[in-house]
Amino acid sequence: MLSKKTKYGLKALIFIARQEDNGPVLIQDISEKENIPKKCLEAILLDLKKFGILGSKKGKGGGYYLLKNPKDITMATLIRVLDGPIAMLPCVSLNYYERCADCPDEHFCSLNHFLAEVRDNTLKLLQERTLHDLTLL
Amino acid sequence: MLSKKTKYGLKALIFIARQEDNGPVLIQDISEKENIPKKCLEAILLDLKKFGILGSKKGKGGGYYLLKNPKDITMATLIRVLDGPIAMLPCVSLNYYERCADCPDEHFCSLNHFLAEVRDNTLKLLQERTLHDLTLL
DNA sequence: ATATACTCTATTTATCCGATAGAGTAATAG
DNA sequence: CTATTACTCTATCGGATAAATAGAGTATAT
Repeated sequence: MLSKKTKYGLKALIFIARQEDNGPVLIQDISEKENIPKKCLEAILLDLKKFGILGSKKGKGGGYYLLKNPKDITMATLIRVLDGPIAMLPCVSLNYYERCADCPDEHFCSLNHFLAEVRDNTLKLLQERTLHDLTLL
Repeated sequence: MLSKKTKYGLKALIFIARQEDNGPVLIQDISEKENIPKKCLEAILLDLKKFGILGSKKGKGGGYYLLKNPKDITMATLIRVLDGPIAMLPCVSLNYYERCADCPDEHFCSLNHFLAEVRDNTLKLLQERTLHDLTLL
């Protein structure tokens, strides 16, 4: 399951993507329209800025805005940044790999093979869909 | 990500399914061969018994055994029993549905629609694969 | 200058996870 | 019938993580 922060983050990004034309978007606005605790949102947007998804402008007329075209931001990227691994176990994660302490050799672990299959299956879909697609749904 | 208990549970089930012919399987055996803390395993197998996946026999010659044919146990069922929802958010879960407090109407939530698509995609694969398939991999 | 709006650190509270302890109960062999 | 084997159950504990909040600080436009 995704954390609430991930959910909030995704909803915020969709909101920002939809407003793009009107310049930077205020935390305040997102918080009110999407019912997300403001302080929580601050932390999330700050993270997204660190990862190069969002930029921000201070002072009057400031706010957050996307650094890339929504069509170039895949859902796989966003979920990884906000939530972490897409794989179901660390031993099948491409970006956050970690071996199992209890497994003598994962090449002979049928669970590992199966979960790698699940990961590929999920990843395929998440890489096809972009933030832009989500603004349309 | 799946919890360790889920991982342990799945490994134990695969182990039991492979031993099926030799009668009930000892907790002790599974614990040693799969490097799973014994006490932890007890709790997990007990859960699996409550959910009707496993049966048990006490005393000498006892142990745990499958109540159904491994070909009739889908991975979707096992992951639900051990780990809970397969969906990425409660508002798109078929078996553990819960609405989002912050969402006025999920019919108009693009995140909801997208995650339902992801769920269907994952579920398709998890329902095709059975415990029997895992014993072969 | 000053109001606006993002930035940062710290803290609180709650919940879950992984593991363990230890006493109890049931079944079988001989 | 009794000793042994093996599952059952309740309770608990430390540690980690999640969610939300507080409050002071800093940069910028006009």
